[in-house]
Amino acid sequence: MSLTLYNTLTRKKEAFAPIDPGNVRMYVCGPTVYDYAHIGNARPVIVFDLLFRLLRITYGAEHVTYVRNITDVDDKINQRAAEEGVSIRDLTERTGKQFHDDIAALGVLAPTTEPRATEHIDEMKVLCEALVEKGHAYVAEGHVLFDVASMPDYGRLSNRSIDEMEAGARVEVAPYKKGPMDFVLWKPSKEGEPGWPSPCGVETDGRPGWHIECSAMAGRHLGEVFDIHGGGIDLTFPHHENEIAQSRCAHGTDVMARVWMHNGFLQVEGEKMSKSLGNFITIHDLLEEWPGEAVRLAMLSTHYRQPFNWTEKGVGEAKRTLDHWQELTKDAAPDGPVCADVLEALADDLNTPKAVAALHELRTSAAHGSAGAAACLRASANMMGLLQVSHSDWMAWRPANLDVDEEEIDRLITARLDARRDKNWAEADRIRDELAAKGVQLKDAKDPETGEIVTTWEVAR
RNA sequence: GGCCACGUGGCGGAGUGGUGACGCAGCGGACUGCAAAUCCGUAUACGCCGGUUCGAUUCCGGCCGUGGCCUCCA
Repeated sequence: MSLTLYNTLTRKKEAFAPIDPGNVRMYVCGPTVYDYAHIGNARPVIVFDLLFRLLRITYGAEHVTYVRNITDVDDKINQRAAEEGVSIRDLTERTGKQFHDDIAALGVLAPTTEPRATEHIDEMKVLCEALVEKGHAYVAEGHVLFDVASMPDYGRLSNRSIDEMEAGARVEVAPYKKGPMDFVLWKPSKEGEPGWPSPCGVETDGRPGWHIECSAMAGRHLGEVFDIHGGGIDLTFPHHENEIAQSRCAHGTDVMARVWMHNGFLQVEGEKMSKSLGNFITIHDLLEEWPGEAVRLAMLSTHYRQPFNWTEKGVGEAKRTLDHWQELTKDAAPDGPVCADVLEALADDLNTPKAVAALHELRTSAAHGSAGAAACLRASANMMGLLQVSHSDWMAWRPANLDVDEEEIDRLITARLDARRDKNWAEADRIRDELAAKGVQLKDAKDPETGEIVTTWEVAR
């Protein structure tokens, strides 16, 4: 199967050919751990998890190395730790664990390696030294700064020239910078901030700039040049541009990663998500209201490069779709084949809406009684990180804030079934209405063997 | 102000130079004591104005609109 991926570097879809098919290497920028991750963070995690899965079945699970870092040294972390009166270590440990719990519920596989920035300070310092030595960086007032003018094709990824960036600059330039676009590789630590002995002859302790972290971790775990680098589109500039500058100039290579992939931005109900608008949604909060797989399917129903509009309606649709697929595949053989149409769609630059459409086709066949289609649906959905929850666990899932007494519901259902047997329709309907008023929707089904009516319920949305 | 992306039916969302995916909602039917669920069937679209073409939703130009980046927000 040939894989096609859109490359931000060339602005085209390209046939993907790994440098070494025996070890396909991908790096994705992970979270800065200072608070619960929000649904905007969830998008790249889900998108690149899907690509990871696709690469694993294309090249073999043992032949793919996926590195997703944890940034655990950052101004926001320092600030939050001070606010809460906890140590930085405690804060990053706690929020890192929260992140893992949240994305596990979204059906995300663990990456091959998950490096932490604070464990790669030495590599960052080595990069700083190399860049100064090669004339791409300089020391000024305790900072190590990258000299953008030393790199002629700086700006290639984000498609902007140094001249126009300088002309459009709206920020006051620090006086010690040689050029306005020069960025920090290493900076002095203030009182109370974490610090390490500095590189490049700087006497005082310091800490790394943001961009150098990813260059160091990618280089350490994937080598000087690797296959795929991913992240959100908003990271294209300056973060990824600066990563490229650091890594290429330090290593003397033409490219850092061959393919650069960026997922589109996320909005909430048509608006930018922000704390000030009051529409800031964390993954943690979402998982109180919806199963993680419903969140995942909702996200995958839009192509990853398109802007994604998060809506309550959308996740509700995804939930009901999965309800249906679960029901149809509950007895499916566990080792079904993955549908060729699904793989073909995903191989075309992760066309998930088309892949999901193929799953719907399988659903129709399965609903007509095809056991093969049901098994194929289950396996294909599994490949995409869906239907991994067992049918019984799926049925047992409840919103965290559910305010109903399940024993009471069961008692009323039994009473209604008795009334039905007596053809007391008025009483049966009264009970049904009573439950509906509480947001409980009943569903009647006939047991195919005994002919008895079996009633189940769900929370109406 | 500079750079970039996008604008498809009631909603979500693929795709294509020429027989209009897919899902939800709607409508009609089956099933049901009546419903719900399920199954069957079904109407509706390609922002505006030009150009290229035998033919454009699909290519080109302009306009309008939305969104993103240009201060370490994915």
